[in-house]
Amino acid sequence: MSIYNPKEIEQKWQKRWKEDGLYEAKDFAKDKKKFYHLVMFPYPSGDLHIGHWYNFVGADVAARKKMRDGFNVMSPIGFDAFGLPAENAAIKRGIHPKTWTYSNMETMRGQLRTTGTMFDWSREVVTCDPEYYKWTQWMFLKMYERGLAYRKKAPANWCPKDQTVLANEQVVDGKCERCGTEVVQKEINQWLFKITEYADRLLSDLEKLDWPEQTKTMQKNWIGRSEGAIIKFKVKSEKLKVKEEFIEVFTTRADTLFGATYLVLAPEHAMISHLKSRILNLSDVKEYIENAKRKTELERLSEDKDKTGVELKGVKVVNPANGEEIPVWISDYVLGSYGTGAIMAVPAHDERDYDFAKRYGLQIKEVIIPASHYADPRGTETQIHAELLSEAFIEDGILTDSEKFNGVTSEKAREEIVKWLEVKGLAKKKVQYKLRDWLISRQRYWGVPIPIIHCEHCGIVPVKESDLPVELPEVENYLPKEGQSPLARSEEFVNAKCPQCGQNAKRETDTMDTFVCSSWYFFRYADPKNEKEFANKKNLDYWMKPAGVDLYVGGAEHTVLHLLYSRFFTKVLYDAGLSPVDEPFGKMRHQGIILGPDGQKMSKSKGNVVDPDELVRDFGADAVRMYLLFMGPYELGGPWNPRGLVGIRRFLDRVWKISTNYKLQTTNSNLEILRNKTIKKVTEDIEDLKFHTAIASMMEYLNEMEKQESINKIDIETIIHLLSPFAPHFAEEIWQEIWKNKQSVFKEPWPVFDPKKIQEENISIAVQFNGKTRGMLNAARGVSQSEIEDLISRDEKLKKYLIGGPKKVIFIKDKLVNFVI
RNA sequence: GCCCAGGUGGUGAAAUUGGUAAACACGCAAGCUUCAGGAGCUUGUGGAAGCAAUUCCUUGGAGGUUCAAAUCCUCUCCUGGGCACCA
Repeated sequence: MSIYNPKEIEQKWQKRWKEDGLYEAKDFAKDKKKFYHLVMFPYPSGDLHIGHWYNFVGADVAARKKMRDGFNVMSPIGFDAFGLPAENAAIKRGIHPKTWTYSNMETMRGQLRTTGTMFDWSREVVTCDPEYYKWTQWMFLKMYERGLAYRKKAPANWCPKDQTVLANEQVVDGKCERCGTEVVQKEINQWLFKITEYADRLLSDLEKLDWPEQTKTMQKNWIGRSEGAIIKFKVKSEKLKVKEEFIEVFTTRADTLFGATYLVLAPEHAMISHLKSRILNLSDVKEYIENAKRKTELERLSEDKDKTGVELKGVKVVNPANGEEIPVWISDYVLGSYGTGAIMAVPAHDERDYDFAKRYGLQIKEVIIPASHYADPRGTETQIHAELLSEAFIEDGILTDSEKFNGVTSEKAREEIVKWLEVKGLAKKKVQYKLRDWLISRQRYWGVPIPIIHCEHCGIVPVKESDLPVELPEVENYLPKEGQSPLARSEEFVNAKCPQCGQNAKRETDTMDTFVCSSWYFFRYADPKNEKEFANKKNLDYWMKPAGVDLYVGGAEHTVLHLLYSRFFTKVLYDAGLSPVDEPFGKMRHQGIILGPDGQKMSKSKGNVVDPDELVRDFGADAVRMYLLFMGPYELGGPWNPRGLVGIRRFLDRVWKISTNYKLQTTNSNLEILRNKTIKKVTEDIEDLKFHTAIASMMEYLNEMEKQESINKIDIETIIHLLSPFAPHFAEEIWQEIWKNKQSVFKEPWPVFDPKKIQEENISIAVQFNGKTRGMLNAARGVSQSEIEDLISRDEKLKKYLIGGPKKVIFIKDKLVNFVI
């Protein structure tokens, strides 16, 4: 009898699988259906952590099951290799970002092997390889060609001392991470992708996706479609001859227009400098704007209670509904990036406006009454008075104090008021999205250079496709230079010839957001070595049809950005006739987050990081795989409990023991029903990614098996088959080495269950009195109510409850009987 | 402040989706085995009372619907995650 030695057999099988190319997916396999199975490719941060294991191992179980179901499974892997940490390492420790990245990848490749995952390494994709980023640049050119890439001034975090642009991550408490200087917002010229052009489709196509509902909801909220209206407020002018000026606001509550008692502009609103000469308290206003510039957007929004603002004294606007002159304020609770950057404030019917009005003593005028309080059909009498309002009434109701619209419902008034003003040219309907265009410019070194040349004569000129890739130059200093990317330090890189006129010109020095690289990588896996195209159409048709990736598994932290950007890219490529599908990931699931043993997020500084390598050494990769999945629901994650792992190892030891040392029983197994039940349970649970209950049911099966006097071969074989996706090395060793089978267990068909054989003939029925269970009765399946009642009347323990006779009897076949006394 | 998850034994959790609450595992206790063990095996293990049969209580809290609620509804309190005060 041999002893289960995971270290030895795991290394052996990892090597054999690699040599045999067992997991290399074939393009266009004729005898099998394809299954494109994808995990989010990792960032090469240095070490593979337990969270990667959790993600990859869960997904791997599902993939292996598909393989055993006879699919041509492609389960590729690669690295999302551009990004800030490489640059930080370079700056701090003087290592070239490339050296740092490639050495991390090498480490992680080795660690990935030890997970026993069936990744097809022959398709590996690395986003910082010029062979890959050539096509990222090509994607940029496609965007540019289609009018979806454009340049404009956009704010960036700016450290005045270091003269550099900072990522949000590098801003700590509003200060520069490196030098502690207060960070300000600075407008610089940057590149954006027009994702807003796809807002409607990104929203409506969510419907056809098999994704978790919460994720869809989050994307919906992120896109944030709202129907409303643009309303124009005329700026009151002393001088009659001045051309008419208007401030436009966006509102979804045109019904409250008569209650608009002031206007608020975002501090960055263009109108402010335009009105400069008329503002009496200009120095106060300027000071406020300067202060606002110091705050990041997040900070502006996280200040809950103390909304601040300044009135633009000397400026008034006219409420187009009732002709009243109302004041204009600026406040940073209004964002320049949403809508028109200006709002009409209706303090009686909006919480934020209410708070602001209370703070600054502004007029609160109630114009909507709850329908239940509305008494006078003509609305001349207000039932609640604004002064008495203790909070804003934000729901729909009936209009009051709104002249000819009194008595009209909010819903109707929204339409009618806009129509009424539209005739005068003062309003129009508008669909507004929260979604903003995607800012892809980064003033950094370690990213894909944007393939653009700035020519004095021709303007912005794209690099010719035949000149791709524009390779990253060698530089010595990776710090951004005066607001420009470190690429600006390389004369050789910057100076180029204009592709149009051939004269001296300068290259764009910004690099692209790394999300651009990861927005199309799943296409590349279909044809990773193609030098002529990002992927061949035939390959794309084969792997991506009919609904994109068949299963995508990754963290919930990507519910918005990565997933939305990938969907956007796919739609653009689809429109250009370059993708066979307009959605990349037909089915997607998230795994949960593994927390440290203390219930906190794992981090090196907290010292609660779990090292998978150590666990593998002590218990074997198969046990680590199984334990991770046994801990709880896959989508939940949770704190790591270092003690539980021995339970799984014990289980594997026991399976090993009976598999290598069993006495064959020739008669039929007593466990036929349980065997069929277990196959059903494990099969269905893997499909649903409910790994923990699948493992529990295998444990129950083994427990029963061990209670038998002798064990039947079919039961042991079944458990090895069921175990194979979870503990692949273990199952392969028993299947091929111990039992001397000729081919891999992963080429064997998956066990099937007989639906007729999953029902026990004898069942137990719960006997309840007034809903309380007082006992159980054993009976044959399908037993009738009268038979049960008869049994109870003869049962010593139960019959006493029946004294007085039941008023009512509820009988659920094969489950319970409940007597209401 | 808003949005999304989630609260079940000492711990991770399960519950056929409204029908026996606590499967499976960890831990703990006792016993066996071992030179010894942080190894293995057996048994027990939600709480309270009782020698026991048994009884009562129990799914964050308070109400409600129902013959029957961990599951559905209302309110409320915590915990985790996300966020862009979106007009």
